[in-house]
Amino acid sequence: MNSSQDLPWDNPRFRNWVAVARACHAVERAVAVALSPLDLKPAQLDVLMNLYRHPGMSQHELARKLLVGRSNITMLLPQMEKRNLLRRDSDEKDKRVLRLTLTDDGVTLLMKALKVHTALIEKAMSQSTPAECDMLGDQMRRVAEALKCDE
Amino acid sequence: MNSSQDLPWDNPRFRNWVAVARACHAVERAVAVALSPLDLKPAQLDVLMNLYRHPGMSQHELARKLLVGRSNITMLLPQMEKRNLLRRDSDEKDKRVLRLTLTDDGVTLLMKALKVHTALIEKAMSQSTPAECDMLGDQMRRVAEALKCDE
DNA sequence: AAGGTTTAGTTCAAACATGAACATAATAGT
DNA sequence: ACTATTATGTTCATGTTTGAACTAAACCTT
Repeated sequence: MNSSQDLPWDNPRFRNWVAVARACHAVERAVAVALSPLDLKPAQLDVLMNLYRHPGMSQHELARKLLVGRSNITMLLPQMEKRNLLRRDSDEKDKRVLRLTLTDDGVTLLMKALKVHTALIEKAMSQSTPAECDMLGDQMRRVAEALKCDE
Repeated sequence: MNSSQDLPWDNPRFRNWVAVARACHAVERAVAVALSPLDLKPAQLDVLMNLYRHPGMSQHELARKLLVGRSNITMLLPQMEKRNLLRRDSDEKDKRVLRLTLTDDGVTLLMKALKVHTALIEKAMSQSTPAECDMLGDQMRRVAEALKCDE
């Protein structure tokens, strides 16, 4: 029943998902551009945001939060540590883990970056009413859930 | 008026956009996994899809459609040409441009890949009613539009 | 307590995307 | 016709992300 007739472009679900992917891409690009004056990459902003909310995280926990590999974190953090944005302190009880905390410089930069980032998201999402916006969020959370851990 | 109180996580628009980004990421990962048995990367599927719909495209046109740099296309196509998925024919009238067309093998692989890809999108989007799905698409098209070309 | 197993973090090579510099072909201006 | 400009595609150096192999620390298990 899946003949060559029902190609994806005729499928409403497919077409609408393409719109989601495009919008996502557009926002990511815009964020990268908006952040570049601060000499900050989107991935680095994600690190700052997560450490602000969860001080004392380990690198492994951070990697899982950001959905990236552990080695990615290893490559990312030393630059940020050299810029004095965060500290990596060895845990006393478990000498394998490094506890991560933002420095004051890190918090300051985060706040600047958040202003820029939030302004962009506001611009993007102000295209929808608050109710639409909430529905959107609910739908997307269902999507992520549907794809989470099932084969 | 933008004190340190109104942090993004308390902002509904921000929180809902995060859900969009997460869902997008989850789908991209799932697509990559689902495509790997066909030895096809998502970027390569995008190429096949675009060439199927627009045979005879130039590399430059393709790059613009895919929102990537021209050099990216240059690196991508030779492998696919060697796999006999597409042909690059020099344009008679303008010897600079290469006209791209899918081979039969390319179309065959595309159809297989589309089945897999579409099934995934169906699974993701079946979380919403058709009406919700259309609203979602409309919202996202507005977002992309809002970020398109304004400073 | 000695062995194997799991976990945290690092290192390294490979894949990939990007942008600048380049070569060649087409076009416009005069 | 001749030069300057623009456009297409390639090359190359750079930065990013990834996964596999590795080290060291902690945890079982008997």
